[in-house]
Amino acid sequence: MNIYDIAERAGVSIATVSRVLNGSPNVSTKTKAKVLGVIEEAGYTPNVFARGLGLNTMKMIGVLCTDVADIFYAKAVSVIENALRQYGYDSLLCSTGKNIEDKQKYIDLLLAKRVDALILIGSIFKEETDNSHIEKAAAKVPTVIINGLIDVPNTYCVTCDEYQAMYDQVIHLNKKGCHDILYLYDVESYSGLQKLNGFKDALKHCGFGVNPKLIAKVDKDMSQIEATVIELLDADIHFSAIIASEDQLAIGAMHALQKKGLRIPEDIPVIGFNNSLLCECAMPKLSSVDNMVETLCNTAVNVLTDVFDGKTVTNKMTLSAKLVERDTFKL
Amino acid sequence: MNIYDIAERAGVSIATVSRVLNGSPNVSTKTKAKVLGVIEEAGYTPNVFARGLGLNTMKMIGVLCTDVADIFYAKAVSVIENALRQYGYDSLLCSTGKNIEDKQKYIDLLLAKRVDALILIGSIFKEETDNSHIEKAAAKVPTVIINGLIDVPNTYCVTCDEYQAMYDQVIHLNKKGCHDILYLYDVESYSGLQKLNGFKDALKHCGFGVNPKLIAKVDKDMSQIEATVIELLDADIHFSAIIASEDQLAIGAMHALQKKGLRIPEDIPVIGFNNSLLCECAMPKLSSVDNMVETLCNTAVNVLTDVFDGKTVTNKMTLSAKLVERDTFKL
DNA sequence: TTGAAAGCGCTACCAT
DNA sequence: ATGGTAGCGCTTTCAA
Repeated sequence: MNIYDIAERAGVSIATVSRVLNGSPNVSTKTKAKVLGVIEEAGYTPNVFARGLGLNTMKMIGVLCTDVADIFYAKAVSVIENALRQYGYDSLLCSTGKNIEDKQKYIDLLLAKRVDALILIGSIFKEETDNSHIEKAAAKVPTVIINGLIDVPNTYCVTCDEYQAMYDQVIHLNKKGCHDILYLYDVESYSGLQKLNGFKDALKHCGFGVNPKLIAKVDKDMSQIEATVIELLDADIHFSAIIASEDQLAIGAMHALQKKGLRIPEDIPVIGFNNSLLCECAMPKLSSVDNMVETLCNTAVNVLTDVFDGKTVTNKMTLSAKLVERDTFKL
Repeated sequence: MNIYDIAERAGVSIATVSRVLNGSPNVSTKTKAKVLGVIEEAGYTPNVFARGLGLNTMKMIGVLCTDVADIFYAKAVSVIENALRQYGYDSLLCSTGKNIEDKQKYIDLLLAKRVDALILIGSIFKEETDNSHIEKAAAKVPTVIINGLIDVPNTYCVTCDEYQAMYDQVIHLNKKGCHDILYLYDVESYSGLQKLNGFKDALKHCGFGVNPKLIAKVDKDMSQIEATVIELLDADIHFSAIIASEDQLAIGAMHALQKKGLRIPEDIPVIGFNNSLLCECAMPKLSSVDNMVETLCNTAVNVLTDVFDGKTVTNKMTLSAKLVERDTFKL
């Protein structure tokens, strides 16, 4: 069933059918109704490939992250996919893993599928050289980066000010008398580095040195996190609070504290990051910095549609985060 | 840059370029090298729309679930997307929400995009009439359903035997002397119903009646779950164990127990379901039934590729689940 | 308001 | 082994 069949049945030309299909005003109400009737009756759906061939778009956006199984990315993907759909775009999903070559490969794959744009969620890039895959992508289609900052044409960055957020939490803890803060993190993504720097700078600002022993890089693995913290405790390395760059790390740390009979927050307050479902699952419930995934992602999609609409758009937008107080730390 | 440009630059016909592109054996090594060189140099990528138009496929699979933000679906989507990519297929993601009309709408949307197949993860359908959207879909493309069972042509169901798994847990608890078991669940999906029935049947098998007060339907909301369990406790409705159809519900219940000063598992053992990340986050760590998402999803993709390859495939496959023992319950 | 026809860039069949 | 060419089903311009 194609446009020719419809045209024939409706007794008009394919041009007219096409006009009806695309809502052109230059069709008489009568023919329009007639054509619509035939379409309905035949259960006809235009062939998107043919349309794509002519228009050079299939209204699809490539959405990339390291792994959708991750609770944070999952939420982001969910919001993005929904927002895009409102604008009539579908999401071509791609979990790239952390390997940079794979990322490049998958970006190429999506570009080969002729997506209209790319949305990268939390792309990892420590060094400038790592960003070539983004430059290549942006050379072909508008590319928006969520929680990443890069200065490349045709690239739009929507970030959360995690540096400031982390900075603020250290200040808060300091005011409560916590000077020795254990910092837990896992990845050195843009976002990861922002947080780490926020932590360090705040300490300096408070006049305290940065104790490297109190900055622990861990894998996102519960038992490993627990082990790491217990090791520190056993080694009598003193700290009076914990901040983690991710809720999961914070919870791992909480387990360690609890095993050692330390009370949270009385003995050691704990602050997580991302304000994920895990916060509510922890016991006591985890206070966490909300980095605004939802707003971030909706903004990203808005930016993109603005770009499509030819509007002038800022290349960089930053939202501020805020602490959600629960039981492990209160202001 | 199209196939004509390449042909011209390489001094061959477009037919030859096409052959090279599609790995036809009927090309001399020499011309092949020449063409490949030109392609490489020009950075040419075939237009998938044109190809799709001729072949009537763009190697895309529609992947649907109620919401990717859900930790279980996120994992499933992740596995599926990866598996599909191995076979050269991309995933067109769609979070449908629970509304049946929306599902139908989104399925139509994906079908309009001419996806090669549909994978539905945990589609909800209580009554037979609710399945029309699946029938319609299967009439057009092969449809595989993960954790759902339906008898429709061109439909392939891959399920986990959650009925049996739930049944078994009740038996286990009974052997430990727990006869009054509180059952917590949230949705009445196929999967949800399987579990509920497994629970009820096991109780009957043990010679105990099903106490409706000990079967609580709750929202997936921590405070609501806590409140529900605390209410039961306060009303002196006795139970000596808890089983939940989802880890999150189990954790909510644990919070309630802990608030009431009950020890887990000494006073009340707790068993969750899905063996998600949440299990490790709980304190004590949650024993949970692993419903094999990974295997389930990989199997689903295998089934699909077998269908594509014209192999004869079973319409129904069932995997068995197994309890992962942690701290809240041990055999 | 409507129709005719020229692409869009590929694949595959038929020749050679 | 290679080339010519007819579709694939649509959009869009140009004429009427």
